[in-house]
Amino acid sequence: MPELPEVETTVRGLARYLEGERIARVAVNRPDLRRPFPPGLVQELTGARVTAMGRRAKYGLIHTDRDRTMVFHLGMSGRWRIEPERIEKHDHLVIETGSGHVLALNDARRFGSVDLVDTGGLEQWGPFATMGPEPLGEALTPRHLQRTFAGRFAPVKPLLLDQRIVAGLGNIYVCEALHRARIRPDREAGRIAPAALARLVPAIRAVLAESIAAGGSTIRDYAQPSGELGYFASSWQVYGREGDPCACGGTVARFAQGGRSTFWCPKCQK
DNA sequence: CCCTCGCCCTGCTGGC
DNA sequence: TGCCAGCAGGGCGAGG
Repeated sequence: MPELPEVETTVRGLARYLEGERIARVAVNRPDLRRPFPPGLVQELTGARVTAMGRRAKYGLIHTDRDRTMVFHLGMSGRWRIEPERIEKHDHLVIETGSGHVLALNDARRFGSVDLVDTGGLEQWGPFATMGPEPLGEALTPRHLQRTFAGRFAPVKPLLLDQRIVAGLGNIYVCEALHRARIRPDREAGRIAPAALARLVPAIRAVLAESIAAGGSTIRDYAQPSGELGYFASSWQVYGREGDPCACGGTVARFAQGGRSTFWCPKCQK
């Protein structure tokens, strides 16, 4: 499922087809994902030129020369299809560029979203207004985690999924980062030692950066006619590996936290 | 404010 | 082979 590295990889891949390009045509096949598409989406995008691409947390940003930014979220099953051979069932939005490239936003489970936001007011836009620091940015420090975790009794894992604390972490990479930092996912956040938080920040950065690097190589394979953008295989240490051996000699376990699966190793995560 | 829980959606998997 | 329950989960709102 698309998490931050997949969104980053998708944005970089799309940039090659969109940056500097005029949007010649926009087709909407089904006008709602999680929410209805914004009114006037087709009209506002058609004829606009893409000035730059970006990402905030798990949202992709397509900036245009009309001071409007198309903001997309891939939800659980969203992906951009590059030069699809034919339009398929879940290709909800299709963009054709001035030089004839076709890009289709496909989302079977429709947990994704598409919005149009004034570029100047992006940081104040609803979902962005209360977001915490980017996990790959300089604002995410052990000190930031120490301050936001102070006095909190909730387990650390669901807190790391809270976008107000760190923006862009999902279930997979939280499991992986906690494993790498050797922290129990059910540890009370306010009681984690500073030394462990000092391990957690670089662990978060490393799992994300490694996945982006892996996706970067996959994109070259995918960015071909009928190719797909947004997924790549990763070698996770704990996620989806219940019962598998951990490198420490333990066995990967699984339990539910806040209604979703947490994978971890009881032997090396303390 | 803090924390937990349930809902949204649909394709896929596993059990019978 | 066919059917169906269960699972995946980010974001958001409700409720304690």
